[in-house]
Amino acid sequence: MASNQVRVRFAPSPTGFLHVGGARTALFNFLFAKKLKGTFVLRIEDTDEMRSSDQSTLQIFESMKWLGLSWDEGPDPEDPAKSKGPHAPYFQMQRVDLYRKHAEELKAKGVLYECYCSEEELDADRKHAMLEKRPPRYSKRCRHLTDEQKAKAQAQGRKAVYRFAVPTDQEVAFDDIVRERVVFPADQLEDFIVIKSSGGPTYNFCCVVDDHLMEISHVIRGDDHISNTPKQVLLYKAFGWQPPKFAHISMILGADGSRLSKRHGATGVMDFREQGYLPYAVVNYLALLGFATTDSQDIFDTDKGWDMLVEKFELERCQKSPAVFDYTKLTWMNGIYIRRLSKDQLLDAVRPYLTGAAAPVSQLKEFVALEQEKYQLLSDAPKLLDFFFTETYAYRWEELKALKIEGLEQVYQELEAECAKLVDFSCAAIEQMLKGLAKRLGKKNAHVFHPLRFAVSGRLQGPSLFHMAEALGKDKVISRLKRLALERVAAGIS
RNA sequence: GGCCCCAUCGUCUAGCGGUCUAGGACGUUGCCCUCUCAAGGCAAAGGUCACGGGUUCGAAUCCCGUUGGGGCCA
Repeated sequence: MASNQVRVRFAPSPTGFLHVGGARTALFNFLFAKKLKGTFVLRIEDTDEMRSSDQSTLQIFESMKWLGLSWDEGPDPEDPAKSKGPHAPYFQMQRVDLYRKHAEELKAKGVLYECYCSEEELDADRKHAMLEKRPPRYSKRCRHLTDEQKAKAQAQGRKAVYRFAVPTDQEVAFDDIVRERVVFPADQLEDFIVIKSSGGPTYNFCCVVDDHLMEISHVIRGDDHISNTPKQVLLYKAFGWQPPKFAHISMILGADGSRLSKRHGATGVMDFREQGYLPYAVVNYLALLGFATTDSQDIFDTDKGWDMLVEKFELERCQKSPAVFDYTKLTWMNGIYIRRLSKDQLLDAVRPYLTGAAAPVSQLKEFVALEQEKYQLLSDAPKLLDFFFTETYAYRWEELKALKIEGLEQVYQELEAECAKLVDFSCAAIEQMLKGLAKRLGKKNAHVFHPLRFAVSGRLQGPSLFHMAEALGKDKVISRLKRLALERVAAGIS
């Protein structure tokens, strides 16, 4: 295959739900791949057997699907046991033989050595180092064990870990697309473990083997991995492999400046769906955390799908500093995209939140559309539209009282009579009728409009009155006026 | 504790040595539109570009230090 082919991967651990930080990392990988006509690989890093779960894996699939982040290679979401792509399997637990084989290869090269130190010994070393205010790094005690010493340790029933012998005479450096050159003095790196005493490989090792075998060209990940990178670079060198290009993107913080966590609000991708966000609004917002165009464009329209976002996205323009997640701005953006929906799209989007609403689809569509410019969240629909679906909505009397309209009694009688007379109960005709009535009664339009609005919805804020009345239909408007007349007397308002 | 990274309005950011009396967006406030609430339009407030030194004729922009924040290792 062509070596200049762009191949990126998103490699989550299935130890919990996909959160916004992970989602953004996935998004940036996806955008980069799309832009350069590359391949987006999904790999599941499930080597932490204690904390990994199938449920989390499925959650990750669902979250990515919801956001629209489809992968070209990786597990088959329909049947995770199967994989699509030439580098299967894409679950690390199914690749352990590969890691073992490569570890042996490195050991044969003399880069790895067996370490028999016990937990107690290491703990003691660590405490000692702390007391002397030295960084707690491994002493390299086992670096030059004789066969005899090894045999002795084994006879005591000790299990070896494989450590990487870090060359101390050179610094480790790598070029990062976001951060440019990053340098670590080698003496800062300890002889890290490659194979644990259980025989299991460690994170850094799996990562390097997989990224190489899967021919990953660019590793785009959160900058919490930045200090893993020199270790990985060392491994690439030891294997004689060409390292990929790295891009470490900044983290996402909560409003208080600390790492974003549940106490800051929703953080799981699926939480956003539940709360009434549109997936593309989340995508657009996430893209802007740590990335901006030269003109600070904020809305990347969807006239041609994600094309505009894909075209404008540039890894080189990503921010080095962390970004605070701002729910208010996300919510504003959600409103923008809700307003851009067609009536049909809006109905589909809002429906899951309108579980109790009984109305014919065509009518439902009209009701939902009447408040289109008002939803910030799709989940706002029920409280905005409740009066459409019930004849027993509550009246907010204090709102009506506050208007201090003279002669309400008469206004209501006239309203009922006029509505009953109106043959063509259309928006335009209703408007004409109401304006005529106001004129005839010598009242401000508002003093006729508001009472009707109040009668049909129980409150004074809502959709355009004429449209609302038309959508409700003549019968309901009249019956609601009748109900109001009865209750108004009981409430003592005239 | 060691190392690494970062630092422009409350927040997301533009800026990559002179065009910056620092631009846009969210949020806030006011006005307009208007049957209400929104939406939309317009306008305003909000930044001594973290601080202190340099370099330079000239620095938000380059260098050093300090402070603050974040990350990783344990």
